[in-house]
Amino acid sequence: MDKRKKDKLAKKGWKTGSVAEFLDLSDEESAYIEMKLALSEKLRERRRRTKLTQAELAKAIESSQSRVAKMEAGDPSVSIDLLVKSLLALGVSKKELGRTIS
Amino acid sequence: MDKRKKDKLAKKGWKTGSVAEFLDLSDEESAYIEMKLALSEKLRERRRRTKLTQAELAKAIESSQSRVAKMEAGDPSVSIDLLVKSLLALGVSKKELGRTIS
DNA sequence: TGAGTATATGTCAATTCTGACATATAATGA
DNA sequence: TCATTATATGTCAGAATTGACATATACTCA
Repeated sequence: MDKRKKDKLAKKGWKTGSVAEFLDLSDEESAYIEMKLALSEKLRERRRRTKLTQAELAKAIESSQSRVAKMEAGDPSVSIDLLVKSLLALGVSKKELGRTIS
Repeated sequence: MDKRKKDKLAKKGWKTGSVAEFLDLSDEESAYIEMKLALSEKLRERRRRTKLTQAELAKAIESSQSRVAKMEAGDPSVSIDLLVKSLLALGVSKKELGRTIS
């Protein structure tokens, strides 16, 4: 199974635990995906808490609605860098980011 | 940003056109850079603790000695993704990564 | 000192990520 | 229902990151 396919499956609701074995991911790969998913979820939660639409958040961080949607979906094309920058823009602290990925 | 932090960043060679520009870093920008530097330092510490040369680590993570050097130097061309993947490859846990960036 | 080893720096083609756009689908409410 | 608004998905050109290479500089030790 190629990596992109695995990533796509991983985001489709196999949130934790047995994902690694089923998809034949190494510990590092699954840890990396879990971190990205945690940041994705945090982003959605924060955006909603702030009562922003994806389009509004996109404008605030100089991105686009479609990319925000992909960030929140944990799309493989989204980097941790972008997620982190977006969360920082939403006012999330380093400390909270640290807790989020742990 | 306080002076101690500024000096630390300056020492690392983060290039900004001028000191004035440097001083204009927003909270988000400096938080982002601080996170990257924390990961850089963690990488060097871990590699040394494991008694690996940059070249040996590079081989293990399918990268190159020069890129490992840039990672450890906190070079702006290095992404958080690459730092995180490298640290995970060195056996660092999500939990420790969380503590590192906080 | 100087040779051997390790790390740093500069560059670049290939790969990956990004914003933007079009469009599809879902949610909301009158 | 049906219009409006919000979110999701696919695509792609331009931008950013990557491994690799060359080469410079730093460190070790005889």
